[in-house]
Amino acid sequence: MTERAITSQDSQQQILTIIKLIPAGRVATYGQIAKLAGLPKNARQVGSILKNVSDPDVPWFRVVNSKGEISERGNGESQLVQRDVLDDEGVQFTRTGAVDLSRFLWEPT
DNA sequence: AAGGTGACTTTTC
DNA sequence: TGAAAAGCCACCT
Repeated sequence: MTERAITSQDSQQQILTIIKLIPAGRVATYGQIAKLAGLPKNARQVGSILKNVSDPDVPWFRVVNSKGEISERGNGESQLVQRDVLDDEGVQFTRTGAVDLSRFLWEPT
């Protein structure tokens, strides 16, 4: 059988696949996803990919930073959407506008 | 090709 | 407890 080098595109695909596994009503952190994808040091890359992604099956709104906050981005519009959708799914926000990770962090099975 | 950037995380103080 | 600095590394110029 033929071998093939692991390309960065594979990694990106891998990351997107992981994100698709996050169940509704739960969130995951960038670092967690990076680790699950086998790229423990690439949390930033996860965000970088989410910035571009076009695939509608990827629930990018279920991804938050290590503090449970919705990460900053130039255009605050999608942040509002993210917060709204998560709220609809039952993910509650604290007074400071963060998700309570001890209750809503996704625990892969 | 080399250096700046960032939807991050962890450590330090 | 919380802000600031350091660490990281694929992408983009």
